[in-house]
Amino acid sequence: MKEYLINIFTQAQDKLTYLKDVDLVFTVPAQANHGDYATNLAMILAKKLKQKPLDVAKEIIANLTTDPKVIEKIEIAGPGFINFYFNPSYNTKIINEILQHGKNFGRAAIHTGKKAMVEFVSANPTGPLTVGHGRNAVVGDTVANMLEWIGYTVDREYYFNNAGRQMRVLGDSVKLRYLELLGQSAKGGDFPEDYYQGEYIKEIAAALKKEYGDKLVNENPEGIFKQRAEKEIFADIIKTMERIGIKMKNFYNEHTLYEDGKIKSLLDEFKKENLSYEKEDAVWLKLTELGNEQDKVIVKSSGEPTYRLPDIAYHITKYERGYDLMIDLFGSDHNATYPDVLAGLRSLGYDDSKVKVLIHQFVTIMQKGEVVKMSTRKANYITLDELVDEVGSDVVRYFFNMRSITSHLNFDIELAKKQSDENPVFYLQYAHARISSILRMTNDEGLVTSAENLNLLVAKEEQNLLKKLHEFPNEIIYSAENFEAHRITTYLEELAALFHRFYTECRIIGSEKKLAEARIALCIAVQTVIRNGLSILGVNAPEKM
RNA sequence: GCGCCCAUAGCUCAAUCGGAUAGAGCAACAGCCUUCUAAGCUGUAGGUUAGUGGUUCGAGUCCACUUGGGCGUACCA
Repeated sequence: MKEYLINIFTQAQDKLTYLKDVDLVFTVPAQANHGDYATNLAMILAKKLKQKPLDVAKEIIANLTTDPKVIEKIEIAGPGFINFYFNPSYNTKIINEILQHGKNFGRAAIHTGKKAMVEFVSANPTGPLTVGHGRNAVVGDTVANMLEWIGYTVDREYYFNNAGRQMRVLGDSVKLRYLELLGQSAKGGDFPEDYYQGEYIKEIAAALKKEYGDKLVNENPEGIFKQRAEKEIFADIIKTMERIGIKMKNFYNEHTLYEDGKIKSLLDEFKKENLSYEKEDAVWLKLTELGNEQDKVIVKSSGEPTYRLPDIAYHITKYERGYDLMIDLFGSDHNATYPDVLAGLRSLGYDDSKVKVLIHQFVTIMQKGEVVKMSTRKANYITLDELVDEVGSDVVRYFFNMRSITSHLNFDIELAKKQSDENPVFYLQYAHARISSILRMTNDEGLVTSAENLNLLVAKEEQNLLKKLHEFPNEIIYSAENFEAHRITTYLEELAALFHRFYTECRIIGSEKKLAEARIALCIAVQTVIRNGLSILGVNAPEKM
């Protein structure tokens, strides 16, 4: 429908050249009596042309060539909106299209041939993934799915650092627990407050004791203790991600940037290009010259680089690996770090518009009416695993996808458990399962699907469904280009609501055969779109509930 | 102090480059199952879009200020 409008307006550009100066935007009006699609072009152009909106609208309409089999009526309304009413039988053509493309209906080839990388989760292996990481994980994976749907070849990557201070403390923590188990707890006896407090540390220590007895008492904490902890924790993280359907293409260890000399050569390049200088034994990057607020240290006086240097080096590898689009997904606690990295890249001539940084707001966990401050080190957290145990993968994925990433979201654990039956995801899944059930029943009745008499679908409930189905491909493109998965959940909820209304009003079994078979085709089309939409979100579409 | 994000119905959230009467779900109230799944449908109620001012044909959306919250503001990541 939208394509048709864009088409006729593009044709009209030959006669009305001013139509070339504006974006051809058509929207679905909130009010049904404002037509199927509307545009405010006349009002936008009125200002530029210094004419009355109504006159501009009249002139536009006079120059449009429309097929009455497609568009029934065009009206000017309100202050200058142009409203389009489509022919009901034209609306049914979407069914043929959906049946033809099936599970690929809604895919767009607009970025075919381009490579994208989505870097997400990227939590250092110091403990299990928490509910907070869950938002990042789900959003990142869904963004990757959406990009695939508009043609990108997408790699999912997890960037981590197993060499920093956090990891040293991790090794220390495991060793101390190990010594405790052997009755050799450190002087004073208390487990230090700034060590990792979680139970998983004890479990790793216990496994080491079982395997090696007391042979490790003189081992360096950074040796087997740290290594074993990293291995176990990573295995755990991977398992958790698998439970919600996430599979990384690659895990990129920051350390490899040191091993293959990328850090050093980057440092040399900054120096050679006169982009860095030394002050107080540290190396500083001239960020003020690049338009940022202040210069920042890239190598500490201890000789150790800050995170900025490896981060820039890491992004350079992304360019070297040929990505056309690089998504970085961070929590809002990182909102101060990425401008430095982007500026660094820009200074070396990399096109930083290829890097898209998405910042999501934090998840506030409410438990028993109180805000829980999450901290991996203090072991004050609810793990993503626990959440999946409680409500299941579908609810978790849907919940994190249904909100705009800019919103701070409150997650009330008790409420989530209690209301899991009322979660909108079940509303969608129910619509899907209901259609499966209809198809089983109608099959038993000897009814088959038929796209031959679709023009019988003239009931209000049927037409509303058809118009909604038309919107799906555009919704996917819009959601993907703007990285907004919540648009898809909103769309699917509206589609499911229209289906449930159709179900209540329009019977299949018992209707005249031609009509019944056309309705079956409509059901299959709706089911296909729900299934495709849910698959982008990573949510299952059950046959039965 | 400064920077980024945010404030919409009792609760959780939508609202397509600024568009027509601000919408859903949950919670509340009143109805609908001898017929394809009632995890559903229909209806009622619920709003000064935090506040004040501005920009214009038109503002939840843009600008300024105020109030309240989140996250930053490291030679941590």
